[in-house]
Amino acid sequence: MDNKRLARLLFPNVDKTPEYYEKLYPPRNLPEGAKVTRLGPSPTGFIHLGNLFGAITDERLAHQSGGVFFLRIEDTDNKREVEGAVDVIVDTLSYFGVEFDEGAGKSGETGAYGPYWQRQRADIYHCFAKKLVEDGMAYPCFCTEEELADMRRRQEAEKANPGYYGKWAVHRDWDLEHIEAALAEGKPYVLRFRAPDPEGKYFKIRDAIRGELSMPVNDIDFVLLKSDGIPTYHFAHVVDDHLMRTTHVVRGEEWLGTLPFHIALFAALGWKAPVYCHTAQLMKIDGGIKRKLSKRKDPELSLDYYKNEGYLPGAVWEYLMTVLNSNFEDWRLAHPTAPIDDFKFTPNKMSVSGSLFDIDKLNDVSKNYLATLDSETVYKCVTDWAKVCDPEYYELLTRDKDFSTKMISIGRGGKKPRKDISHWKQSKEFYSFFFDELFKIEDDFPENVSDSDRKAILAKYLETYDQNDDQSQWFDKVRAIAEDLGFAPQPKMYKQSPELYKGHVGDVSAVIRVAVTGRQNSPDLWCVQQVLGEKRSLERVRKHI
RNA sequence: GGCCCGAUGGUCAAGCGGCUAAGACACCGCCCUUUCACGGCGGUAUCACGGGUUCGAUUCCCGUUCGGGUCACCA
Repeated sequence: MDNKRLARLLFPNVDKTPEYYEKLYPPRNLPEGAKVTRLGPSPTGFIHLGNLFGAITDERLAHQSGGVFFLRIEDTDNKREVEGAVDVIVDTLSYFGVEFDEGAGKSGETGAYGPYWQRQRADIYHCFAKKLVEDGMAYPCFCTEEELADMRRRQEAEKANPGYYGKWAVHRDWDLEHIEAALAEGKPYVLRFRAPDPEGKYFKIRDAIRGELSMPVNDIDFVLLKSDGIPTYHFAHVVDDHLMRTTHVVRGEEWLGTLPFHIALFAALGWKAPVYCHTAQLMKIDGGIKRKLSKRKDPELSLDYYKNEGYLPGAVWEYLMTVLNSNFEDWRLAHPTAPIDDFKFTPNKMSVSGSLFDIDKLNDVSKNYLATLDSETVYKCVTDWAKVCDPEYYELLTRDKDFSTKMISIGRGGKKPRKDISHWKQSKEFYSFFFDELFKIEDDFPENVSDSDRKAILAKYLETYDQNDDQSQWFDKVRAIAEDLGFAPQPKMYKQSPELYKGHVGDVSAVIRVAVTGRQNSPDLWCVQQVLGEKRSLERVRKHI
């Protein structure tokens, strides 16, 4: 068979050579060990936690090594495309602190290895497709969808492996006359890879995350170009990542199964394959069953969820790092305030099995993170959030900035900061009692304090209260009330001889606390009342007498 | 069903032939305390199962089971 002639027949418009492109996209001039990574989302307009998970891996690998991280839009499936999707991808990732050095962007693209939209790279793919045909490594296949479906049915009946391979590859050895005739008739066709006869059954490959893998050598004549001339993911991946000089390919483990395709293609084109990093999937427990996070069922998969709930990007990043690199947590413990850039991220510390997404852990990480922020920053962040996500809360917070800042500063700073808040939505619940519009009694008064004692406590409190008391004067009075009414002035005393008392000063404070804040849990009472003001504090107390 | 990957407490996990099997979250208890927190200390709880190999297996090999992924002109 005259492969050269077939190649000319199939690709009459290709006027460039592989050498031309090799020269156009020369190896990158980067320091030794610099990694080049990329994110290749399809423009569906949906970007999720899994994408961010991979993006952070790419970003760390590249930027930690002085390399390049670029964005390539994999728009080879036109059915999936959503308008404005690139903006969403760039904006969302940027919100979470992931920035690209090169590639597709909101206003065009930057970088010397473009175009970065795969649809615009048709000429390039065709050039290499032509080369594969010339080398006898690819051929046109005229099977219709029905024929393929029929083949699948027969394979099923024979219990043969599904796929277009071996004796099932009916167009594999068509001669030129047949092909020319079909072409002349205008029959649509796809270009298939001609899988070489496998020499061994298996090959070994090293994955940066998983170590050595053993895979069956590819024998499938998979599709390179679809009938519209657009490449499949497989072909585009190989051509692009070679020409864009990607050194490390980070992708989900769902690609493991087609890795033999890619390895075979790299070999057929005479190129060196990149280092692969197949990441584990983020899972979720649902009714006792561990499963992949799903777009439809799990709102927490969407990155908008974290934005809307008011999780800080930095906190989400910290959490993801704990899941991503098993030694991150220990490192963080040892370096509580070090910038995250100082942490050495390594693929071999990444988990191989799918981890459950753990919202408790996120909240914990987030609480610690928020506790390190100063009041001004918190005020700015929470109002920024509320402005778009909770206008009512925004109104309340900005009505009196001084008041809000004081409220926020309670228990903040110092050696032992409070850790009450994990995300802004929850901060509204936490701070609600500071605002009369939201204030309500949420917790019961302590049950070991009788109604009459409660009234007595509050009445005495009212009598002796002085807004000008400092914290210790204030508490001495509370203690005096406790003692008067038969409560131990110190918890320790009560513990030593509980039979002597009705309770201890903590119970007395709890009564006041519930009256003033509506809960048994609140920041320091004295501080709260300083912020709230005498009038409002005492009004709340008065209501319960 | 074929193929691939995986399996350590409720969750995330360290571990790479020899330990009373780290640590974190959650949970429980205690301590500290001027209340609420923060913090400190401690506790419950794990090597999926069966065979090998070995003086010795959580660690290596083989099965089983279970979980996940994938088998498109989608990525």
